[in-house]
Amino acid sequence: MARTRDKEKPAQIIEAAFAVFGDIGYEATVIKNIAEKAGISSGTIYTYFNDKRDLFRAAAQEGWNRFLRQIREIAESPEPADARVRQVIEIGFSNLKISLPLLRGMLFESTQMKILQQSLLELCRLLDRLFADRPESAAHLTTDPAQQRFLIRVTVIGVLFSAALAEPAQVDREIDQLKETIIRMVAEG
Amino acid sequence: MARTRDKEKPAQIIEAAFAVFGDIGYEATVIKNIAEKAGISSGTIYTYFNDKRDLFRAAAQEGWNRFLRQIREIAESPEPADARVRQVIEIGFSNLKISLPLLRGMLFESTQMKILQQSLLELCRLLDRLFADRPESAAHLTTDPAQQRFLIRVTVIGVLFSAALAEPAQVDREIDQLKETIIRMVAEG
Amino acid sequence: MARTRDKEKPAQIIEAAFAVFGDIGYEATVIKNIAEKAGISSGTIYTYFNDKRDLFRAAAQEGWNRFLRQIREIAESPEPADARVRQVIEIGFSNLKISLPLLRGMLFESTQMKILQQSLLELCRLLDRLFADRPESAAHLTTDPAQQRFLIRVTVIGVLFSAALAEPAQVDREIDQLKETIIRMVAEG
Amino acid sequence: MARTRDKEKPAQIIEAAFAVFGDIGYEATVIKNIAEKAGISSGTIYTYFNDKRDLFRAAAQEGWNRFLRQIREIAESPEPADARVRQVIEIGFSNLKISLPLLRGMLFESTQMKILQQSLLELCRLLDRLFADRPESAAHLTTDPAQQRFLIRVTVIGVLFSAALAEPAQVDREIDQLKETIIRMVAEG
DNA sequence: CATGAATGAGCTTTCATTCAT
DNA sequence: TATGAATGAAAGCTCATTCAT
Repeated sequence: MARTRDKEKPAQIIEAAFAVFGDIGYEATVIKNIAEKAGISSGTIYTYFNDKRDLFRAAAQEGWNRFLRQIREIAESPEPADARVRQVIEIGFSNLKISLPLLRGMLFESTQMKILQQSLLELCRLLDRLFADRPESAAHLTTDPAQQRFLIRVTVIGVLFSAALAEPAQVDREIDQLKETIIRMVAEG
Repeated sequence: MARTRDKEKPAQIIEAAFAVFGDIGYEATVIKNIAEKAGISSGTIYTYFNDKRDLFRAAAQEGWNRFLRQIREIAESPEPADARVRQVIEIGFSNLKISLPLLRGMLFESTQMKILQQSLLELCRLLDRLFADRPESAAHLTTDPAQQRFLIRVTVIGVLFSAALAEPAQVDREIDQLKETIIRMVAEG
Repeated sequence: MARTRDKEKPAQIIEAAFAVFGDIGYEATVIKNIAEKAGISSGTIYTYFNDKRDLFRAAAQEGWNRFLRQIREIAESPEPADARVRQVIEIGFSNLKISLPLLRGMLFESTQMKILQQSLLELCRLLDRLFADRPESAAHLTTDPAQQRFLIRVTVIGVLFSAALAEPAQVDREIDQLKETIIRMVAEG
Repeated sequence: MARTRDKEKPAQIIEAAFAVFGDIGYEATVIKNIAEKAGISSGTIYTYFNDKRDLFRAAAQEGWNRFLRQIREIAESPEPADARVRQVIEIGFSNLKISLPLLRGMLFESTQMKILQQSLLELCRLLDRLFADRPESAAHLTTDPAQQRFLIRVTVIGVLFSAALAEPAQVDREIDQLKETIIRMVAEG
């Protein structure tokens, strides 16, 4: 018998890949980095994965699957809806901490994140001030200014990235819908 | 047409860079592409910018600045807050269409976007069903199911990317705040 | 079928090697291909052969030996020379069909064969026309123009490859001899 | 102006490529070898050629073209056929010395040449002896035994490589024709 | 002995950057 | 200053070979 094919080796590699891709992003990641992190030689990676992209896909898939599996379990449990919602939120957020690298380095050009962070910061500040000026009537979702700032931030980011993620062909429609939704939200507070 | 003045060359380059980076992303962009688009030779770029990253920074900055300048103008105008909010939304979204490449190709590893889109789609579907189960009491922000789906999507994306963009040192606090905010939102509908 | 005895394993491997090297050439052949064709694992090949080149040598040797053994048997039989010549031709050509891969994939960079074929074709066409112009006196080895073209082709190829195969140190002498021979042949028809 | 694009650089590279490919064969040749031989960096090669194969093609083409151009000039000159034949032989062989690398390393797996040489040597020796046995009647093309050996060698090589170079689909027909031709040659002396 | 997973040197090719013109 | 040819480091991937099982 040859060195037995280790059932855990792919998982080992995916784990290393997850970490490295997460740290520095897809393009900046060098296969050798992953191999070193996994404690193997770079050639071995190609025993289990076809190429760099395949490995990335596997790592990303794995991360999401872990995340979604848990959500799905709860979402489909027989408990009352409200309880399920609470639990999904609970589980979702605690998993988010684990799965975050998935979004961090994996999807951004890590190099560029700083620029984005600062620009968003400035946009949010502008909007914060704008909404702070509004009379009491509006934005009664919350009266805590910190909470309000937070809401603004999540909404801004949600809108921008929803648009960015839209299919090119449907960007315009997506943006129009986003706008409509925001207008309604603002109108209703 | 007269040849544009030398003074305008950096702007010319930034414009080309903005377009190309936006189309195909940072890593996939080749300096020569930008030079060609700008109608100059690639060497010339290095007269005005230190390196590729510097050029990217300049292009991204320029895009955001254009965007923010407009928002700021309105936000700081002497009109009543409500009117300013309306105008900011109006201007913001119409500018978004122009500035979108900024987020699209510039910040994503475009290769990986498909994976993200599908994973988000599945997560949103799970949540849609979950909230659809909830009794009438809740989610009264909207009664239109399409609108609700949209709200869920924007919120999910907002939460995930807010977390992803947080400073590593503050990720945990950020996530906790996000969770709290979401719990409150859900509780209040 | 019973598993072939271990004693036959080298032969088994050589047979597979002969086929694969013959099909796709030395460089393009991957040890694993041969192992698969032989129904063994690639590691096993190294039990019987030192390395890829050694295996190639063995396979080529084997092919030639088969070929030469037959020729030798006849050549050294006690029959009259003319009969032996006839038989050698007979056997030689029928074996050629079997042993051809030896020359085909084994010795050419298969990639490049097309270039050689076309170049030879053009050279032969030039010579065909040239000799077709010659008065009746010459080339009386044959009067059939197809035959003549054939002769030219074999001679051209024979000359070129004889030169190509000569020891570097003796290339010049070889070429001079070839030239002399050809001149005599042409002169005598 | 930039470093001007040197008109002779492609020729320089081709020359180096011709030599290196010729020495050690296509697969064994490493781009860096060629670059070093040409006194440039390996990247520069890709300014003038698309890839390794393209460079090879260019080098082979160039060699043959030089060769064929000269042959063609003479073959198509208005002189009497006999004179043209003489000149073609003259020119052809003297060019052969220059163009030989074309066939040497370019078309053989240089590694394997030794094996072929020795095998051919043995085959020819067998045939030499066989024909030496023949009564006076035959082989009157020449009475010089050295000449005869030479003729045998050229013919053997011509036959083998003609077969090896035949299109796979027509190998059998080719071999049959070769056999027929040889039989006739031997019969007629 | 056989196995085939593991190794890692080595290859082609790309492209940011430099610098002779 | 502008040019673009030249550079050469660096990366993904292959595969002959080794060696733990």
